[in-house]
Amino acid sequence: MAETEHRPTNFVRQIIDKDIANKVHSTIKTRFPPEPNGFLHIGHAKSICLNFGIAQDYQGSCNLRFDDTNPTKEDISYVNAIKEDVQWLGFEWAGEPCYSSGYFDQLHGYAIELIEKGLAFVDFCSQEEIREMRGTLTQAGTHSPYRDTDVATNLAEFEKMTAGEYEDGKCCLRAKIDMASSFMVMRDPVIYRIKHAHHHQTGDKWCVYPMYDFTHCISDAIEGITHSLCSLEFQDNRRLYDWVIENISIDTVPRQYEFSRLNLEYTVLSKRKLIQLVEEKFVDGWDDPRMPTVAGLRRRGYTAGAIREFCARIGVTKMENQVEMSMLESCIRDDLNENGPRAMAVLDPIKVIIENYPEDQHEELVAPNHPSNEAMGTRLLPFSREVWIEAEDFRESANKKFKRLVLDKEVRLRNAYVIKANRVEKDEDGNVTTVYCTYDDETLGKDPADGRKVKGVIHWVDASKGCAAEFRLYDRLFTVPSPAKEDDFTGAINPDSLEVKKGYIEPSALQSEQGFSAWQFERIGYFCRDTHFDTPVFNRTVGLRDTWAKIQQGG
RNA sequence: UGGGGUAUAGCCAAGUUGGUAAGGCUGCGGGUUUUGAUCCCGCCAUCCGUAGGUUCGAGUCCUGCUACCCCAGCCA
Repeated sequence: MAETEHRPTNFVRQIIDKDIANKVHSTIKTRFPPEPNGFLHIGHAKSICLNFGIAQDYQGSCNLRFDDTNPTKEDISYVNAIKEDVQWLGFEWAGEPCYSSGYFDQLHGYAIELIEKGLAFVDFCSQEEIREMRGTLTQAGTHSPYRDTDVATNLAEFEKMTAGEYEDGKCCLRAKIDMASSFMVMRDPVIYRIKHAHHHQTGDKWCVYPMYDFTHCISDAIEGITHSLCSLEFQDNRRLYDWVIENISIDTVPRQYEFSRLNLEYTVLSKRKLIQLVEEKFVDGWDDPRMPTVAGLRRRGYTAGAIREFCARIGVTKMENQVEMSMLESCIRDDLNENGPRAMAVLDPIKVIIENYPEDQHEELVAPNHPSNEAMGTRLLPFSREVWIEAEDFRESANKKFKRLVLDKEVRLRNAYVIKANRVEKDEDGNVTTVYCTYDDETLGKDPADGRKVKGVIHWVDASKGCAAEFRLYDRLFTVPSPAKEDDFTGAINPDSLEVKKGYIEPSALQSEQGFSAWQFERIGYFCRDTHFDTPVFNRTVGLRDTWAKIQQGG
């Protein structure tokens, strides 16, 4: 893939370069560690491109690891969706997918090791008591009354916890670190809690589950991860990550580095909020084309290459950021402009009747699939006396800025003839329904012989052979650039994010033997077929750049 | 003075032994064009959060200040 050839460097790669130069590591190993509690979104794509991209470029490897330590929030359907999305994005994980839950036995053993070393204790304080004793950001916490329980008792109590003798919340295992630490995460963090819950991987084997901070670093070490990349909010957690690795008997020493997560304008990228959009039916599901999920973008018509390119363009830093939608849109336009065949579709049709074209005549015009790439071949365009054109491409009168069809003026039908509008027919509301025209049969594939200039070109669909189709146009999901900052982000949902159009499309776009799945409908935008429907439904991925719209707004 | 982080154009982002501000997106001009698309050409930071200091020379070093983000889940 061309877009992967010039990956920009970033601070993580520079760290790796140094580690290699200093012979700290000979091979690089990364991991992408989602919790299977929702679908992947474009922010995950950034992490995926970073982790798998590094593995590729350094001839290392990258694991896919499900960080599944909280069975009550997770589901097997999410692990399947995540696998599919990672593969679709074009990446291959090393070996079989890994699961944190696959290390539960070892994790349990390391917990016992900490207890034996006097570095962990079973705490019977309630959750509220623990919270109160944790102190505040400016005040040290206080010791739990169970902090000095002897090792043998702790061992026995942890065993009872594990055996299911206590109900949820009755007690927990805590690391014994420093209740006065300026890092809140170091104030005797809970590392095991009781959850009598069924786990999608381990079934009912366990009723105690390790916490993230205890699990992640050990999982990294077990897998031999050299560089464990996560987002900025885990910077404080790194102290606990290192503490655990230092205090258990394990040889490998993975290092954690943090980068800033992606924020995208006019959408939300937090699983909690995305789950809410799905569950409260603000959208059609995880793969709603308006969703910033990988599945949603895919259904919208975004290609994996375009998403990878986007991730390459935005870079990886530690700066808080909010990327403009135009950055994403530019990536998919670049891809589809180059790779998408052209076709014609009329979304808001009015009829053109070519009065001097024989009623029983039908032609098959040949049109290139791409204006500059002949290798993409040609397709046949049916043409006859009646065609559909876009309502906004006709005006009874207009100044010369309007380069489309105007009464008594000429315009070219794209890939076909020059026509001239003679008169119109309107409905009871005064809307033009039909434009009666004449055509110049000398203008197929060439300019008028007498040298007269025809400035405009409009698209069309043959009325007799064109196919009825539905077109779905999407707008941003939210009305404000930072919906996550609203008190209630659902209040900022754009009520007009979906516009459905019923129109017509040239037959070639419905012929599966053409082998295309995404097109540029000329002058309208890039579209893909929505395979959720048997009838022809096309999603507009993104519109074309529209300077005409800007001219109109400005004037 | 709780601690951890970050500050380079509207947005993203290079800049790493101090040597005189890459690139992309957006925007704005102009050219080509049977897509008001694409493509092509040109323009867009005397200045790097701010105030000082060191230096022949600082975005890069030092000091003070300011702004913003993260941390008080038995979530990840």
